[in-house]
Amino acid sequence: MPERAARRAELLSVAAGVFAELGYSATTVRVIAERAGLLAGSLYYHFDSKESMLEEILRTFLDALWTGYDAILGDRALGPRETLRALVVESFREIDRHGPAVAVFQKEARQLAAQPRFAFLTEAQRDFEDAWRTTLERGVADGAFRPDLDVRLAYRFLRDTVWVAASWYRPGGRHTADAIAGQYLSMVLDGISVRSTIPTATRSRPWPRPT
Amino acid sequence: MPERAARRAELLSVAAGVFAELGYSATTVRVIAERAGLLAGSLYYHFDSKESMLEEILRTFLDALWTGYDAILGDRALGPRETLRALVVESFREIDRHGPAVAVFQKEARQLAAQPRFAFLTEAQRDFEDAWRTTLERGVADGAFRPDLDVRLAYRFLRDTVWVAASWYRPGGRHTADAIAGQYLSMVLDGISVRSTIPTATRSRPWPRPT
DNA sequence: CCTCTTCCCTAACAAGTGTTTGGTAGATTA
DNA sequence: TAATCTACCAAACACTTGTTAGGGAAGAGG
Repeated sequence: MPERAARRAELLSVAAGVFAELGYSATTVRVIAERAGLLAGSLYYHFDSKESMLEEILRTFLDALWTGYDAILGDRALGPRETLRALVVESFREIDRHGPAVAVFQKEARQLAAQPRFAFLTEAQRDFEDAWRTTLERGVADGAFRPDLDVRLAYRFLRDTVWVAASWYRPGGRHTADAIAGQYLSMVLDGISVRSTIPTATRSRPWPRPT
Repeated sequence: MPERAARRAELLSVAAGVFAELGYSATTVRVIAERAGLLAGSLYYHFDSKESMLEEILRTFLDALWTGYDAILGDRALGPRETLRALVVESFREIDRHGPAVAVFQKEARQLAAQPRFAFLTEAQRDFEDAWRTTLERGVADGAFRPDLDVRLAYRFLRDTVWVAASWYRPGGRHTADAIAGQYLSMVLDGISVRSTIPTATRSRPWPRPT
């Protein structure tokens, strides 16, 4: 990575942190600058505007995310249950790597999407919904998921449960991202109730690690 | 309700809507005023500051919420499963009634809590965690919930899944708040997977309606 | 040693922010 | 009718905001 781009990335990382902590609109370029060790005006040597920092943060995150998602969704060998599992795991790994970016995305995406500049967020959310709902519907069709499942609702349920974690998850905590993903999946798939008789294989089999 | 207070409530309702839509800090008093049909300065006849509007909105919501919660938590006749059920239902009803306020709470509470003025948010979240975790622990202890449940994680899971709904739920949609609560409970309690053999009574019995 | 580039600082600007002050039309009360 | 009060408007204030323009220190390359 050229020196130039490395500095950009460093500043974007700081900015993402502040955006996540204070919210985009409450964040001042002077705060970003201070936390990065330079003055407000100097940021404009690297970036066009505060908004363009936000855009680059979100684009970078979505690119990385979809790289992972596409690999999963393109794998025809995976059944709906394994696909869902892999999607959740991948999402938590993304939270682990791009925590602040995910938090910003989760906080601001909805209202930013109205702006033409951030139309790519709308597309992303559409693709998102497609991926999850298709997986859920496949699962209902082939008997992996409950036939009485309200797919629209289940989609929102899954989407929210996964992404909100970005607001409290901190890397280096007592659980790894994969461990949290496992717990989440366990709750989502099998519920928190105690069940009468369920083959253990369906609820606690470790999922395959993507390479 | 005296004329004076009615006008206050009306203005607060408008303000809550804008706060929920644009976020607190991105909201301008001029926008609130315009949407309420008066000029920015006139708001200060009714309120001390923009911040005090926010405070009143959040306090009103939390008061209403805890009125409902206390009734549930004080009911010694309810087992953990029924308590959890009632809490979720009550929460969705609160979303139904105070949608914008809930959305604001969910969006801004975390960073507002740092401010001394909003210390009551920290207390509320503590009481919150107490209520949910106690219920979960009771359930694990008496065998209603899975013994391997990570209560800390399950608490966050429940809290988030319930409140995020405020960001997309709109009253008058295709599902009532109670219906959505039911679906959520079904997913949370029993999961989205098909189960082998489960007595139907444990998963689709209608819950008691609070009077 | 000179020149050029990189990266930052200093200082300022224009627009937008929450808030205050003084006034006023219209209803209410004496 | 005169006095008072209510709920608002008009206009401004002080301050913060994102952003820009010009300059300068430090190093690289010749």
